[in-house]
Amino acid sequence: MSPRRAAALRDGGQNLREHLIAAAGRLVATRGTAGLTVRDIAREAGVADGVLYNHFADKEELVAYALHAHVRAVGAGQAGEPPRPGERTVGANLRAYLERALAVHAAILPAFTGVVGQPKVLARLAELPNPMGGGDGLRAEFAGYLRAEQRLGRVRAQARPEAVATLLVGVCHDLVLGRLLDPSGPAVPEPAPDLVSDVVETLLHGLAPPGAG
Amino acid sequence: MSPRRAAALRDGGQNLREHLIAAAGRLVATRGTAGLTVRDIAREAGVADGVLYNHFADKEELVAYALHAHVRAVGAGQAGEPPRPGERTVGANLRAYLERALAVHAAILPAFTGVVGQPKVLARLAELPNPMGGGDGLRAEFAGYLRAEQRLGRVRAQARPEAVATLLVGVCHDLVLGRLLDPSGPAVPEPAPDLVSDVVETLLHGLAPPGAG
Amino acid sequence: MSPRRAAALRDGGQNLREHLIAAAGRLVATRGTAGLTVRDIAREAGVADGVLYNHFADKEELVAYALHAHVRAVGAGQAGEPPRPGERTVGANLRAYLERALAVHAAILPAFTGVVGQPKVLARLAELPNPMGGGDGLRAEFAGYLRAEQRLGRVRAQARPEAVATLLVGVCHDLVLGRLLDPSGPAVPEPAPDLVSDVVETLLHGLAPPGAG
Amino acid sequence: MSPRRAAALRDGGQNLREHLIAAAGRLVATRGTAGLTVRDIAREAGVADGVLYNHFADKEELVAYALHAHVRAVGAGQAGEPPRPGERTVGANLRAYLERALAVHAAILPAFTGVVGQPKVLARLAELPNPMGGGDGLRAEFAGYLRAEQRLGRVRAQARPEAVATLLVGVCHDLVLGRLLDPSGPAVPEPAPDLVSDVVETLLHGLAPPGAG
DNA sequence: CATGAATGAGATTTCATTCAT
DNA sequence: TATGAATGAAATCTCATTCAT
Repeated sequence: MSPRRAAALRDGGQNLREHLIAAAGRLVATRGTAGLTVRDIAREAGVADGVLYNHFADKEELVAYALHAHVRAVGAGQAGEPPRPGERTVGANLRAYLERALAVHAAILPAFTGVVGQPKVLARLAELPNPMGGGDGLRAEFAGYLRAEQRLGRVRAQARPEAVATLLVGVCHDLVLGRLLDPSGPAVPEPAPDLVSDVVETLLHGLAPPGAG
Repeated sequence: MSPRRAAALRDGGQNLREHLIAAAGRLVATRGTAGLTVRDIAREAGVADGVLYNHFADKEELVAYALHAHVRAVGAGQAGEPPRPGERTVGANLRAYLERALAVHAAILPAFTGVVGQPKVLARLAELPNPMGGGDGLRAEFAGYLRAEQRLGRVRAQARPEAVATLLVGVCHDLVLGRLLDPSGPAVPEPAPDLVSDVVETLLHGLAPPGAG
Repeated sequence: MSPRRAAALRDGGQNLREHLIAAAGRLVATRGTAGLTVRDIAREAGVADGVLYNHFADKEELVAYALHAHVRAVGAGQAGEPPRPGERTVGANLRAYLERALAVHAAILPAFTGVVGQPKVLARLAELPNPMGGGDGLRAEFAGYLRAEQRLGRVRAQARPEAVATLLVGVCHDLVLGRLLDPSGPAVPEPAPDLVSDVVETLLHGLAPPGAG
Repeated sequence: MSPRRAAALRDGGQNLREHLIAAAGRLVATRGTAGLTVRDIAREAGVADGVLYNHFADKEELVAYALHAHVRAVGAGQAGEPPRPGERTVGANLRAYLERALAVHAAILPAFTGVVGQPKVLARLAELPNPMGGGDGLRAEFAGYLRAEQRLGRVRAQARPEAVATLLVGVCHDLVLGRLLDPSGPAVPEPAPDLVSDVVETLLHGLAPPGAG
């Protein structure tokens, strides 16, 4: 009655479309999208070369879905709750946000950098609902947290939440890009031991000496 | 009886090796390395398809040199002197550094993002002396500036120059990556109007309210 | 317990084999056999992709049957009776035959031209009883008519019915082929306005001037 | 100085572009264009798979040139002069024209039938100067001959040269198409022994008995 | 027997690299 | 040493055919 199942799915229960997205996602997560071939994906999925065209219009569509799923998976994999305004100290919360952001970016950015210069993938991505906004979710969430702390008086009224959020996300991009461009380094970027502490300290107290205008 | 000169060099005096690097650099600067073919490079250089193999082991070596040269060229093209410790105000100098860093990154990053996932190019790049280290030169320069200001007492002694440098470079990466992944936006990223001011303000005075520990 | 019926046959009573031949025939009639896929046929028939292999050895066999059916259908669709020997004038009858032959060929030839170079289809076709013989039925019928008119004395005894039949069929082939090879022209070939009259005139009276040997 | 020559040309003196056209032409002449692959052509030419893209935009362009060259070659290969008006007898001249036309069509038509349904080839062909007009050259030449004979009084004034030309070309199309659709027959169509004589007789004297109106 | 997804060979086309000249 | 055509491996995508359900 039903048609035949793919050899790769004999055991498990999923359907092949999701299986392909997952396989492509695995490759994309580690290698990025540059130089990724349909054969690579088929091998990774353990299926025949041509299958993907039974489920997607072309390679780019599959890659876009794979990126999308990858981002969702990373987002879903985030353990714990985000810090709540007013609880603990602002410094501890900053550290928590920064560590979470670093983890998310370490997981996401590698997959995305290769997409630059692949207009077809970008176009497909634009058609998909934005799962995390390429970091915008995090950025907005963090800026919201800061605004709440400002209302509580635990953050200076003159501070600019958006600018601080950019600084936070920027540290992440910096770290991940640095590792990506250094093939000799570890796959999973590890920040310098004191970086988080030092950044938090700087963000909290700034550069200006106490008496300065 | 002397060896034949390439058609493109009939007039000038350089050697073909540098000519090829320059041509590839021009392409890399505008299009990045993704989808760049040896024929593209040969056309741009005005020489025959095969010449590059008389001067480089393979395409990747040439591309690595082109990236290298591109970074150097961008660095050399920076107008003006970097701010000097003790002169003007720290805030003005921070702003100058940030604006310079943004300009440099806007010029450099597009060329680099495609390199992720091209291990052969990355390997070749690793063999070359690091011209700016993807920001490391800037980072070190800025950290040095901050240390000097610390010695002059214009920056808090507890501040961590390396962390601040990472924040500065991170803002640049954030801005450029964001634009690169948004094909609808302008080719040359332009920061939000108040971003630079807001970042400088935050870096100077921090988040903590005056009385906070 | 009875075997499952194809979705497309739930209503009617035919069997699937004929249904497939009819569907393929419809496609062949309009597009020819070039670029025709089994999926096209299955879609047209409203059945699953694989069914045809339960009824035919391969695609070529089905296409051969479809061509065969198409020719029969065109022949059956011919309105009216063929002219009868001794009735009206020979000229009027010639004109009627020619017009009928043109109509038949306009309907048949497009389906056939692509078959050249598809040896498997040709081989299958050769195994089938010849429905009109690519014009042979018409040719024989017309030659028979001419022989009858010869016996009635309305056609010269020296005339060769087979040769005249070839001339008649040839005009058709000429017209249809010409249109097929000219993609700018109309899909349905229309003979030049006076062609039929002129051909009939020539066939009737020949080229030789009255007195010539 | 000059680049390397193709292995297949080591001996002879042509260039590869012409060599490819010739090779494709050979295949096209025998098999037609249906089912012709670029690999077939490369094999026939004895060169690498990708060469044709150094000389032609795509397969269709090469096939169009091959068809073109094939037609020209056939035209050039025609031995002897066409009959001249007023010389010999009209019957002998008709026979000569018919035999020449049959030979030309036997050589040309097989190559062309498959082109139907290959719009890209047809479009390319339309851009090329028409070498024989798919028979139009012959048709016009023969019609011109007949008009000349009419002026000389050796052909009836009422006869229609264009219609007669269509009959002549039609016989050719008939013969060749018949053979093409019959894979069991000889590759080179041979008309029935008396066909030419019978057609000439019919064309000369027509069907109408002497006394008929 | 029908289903229709999976299969995998093969088609077109690109492009890094070689090499006779 | 430059030339640039030739080479051929590989990439994307199509499609006839199979087969578990």
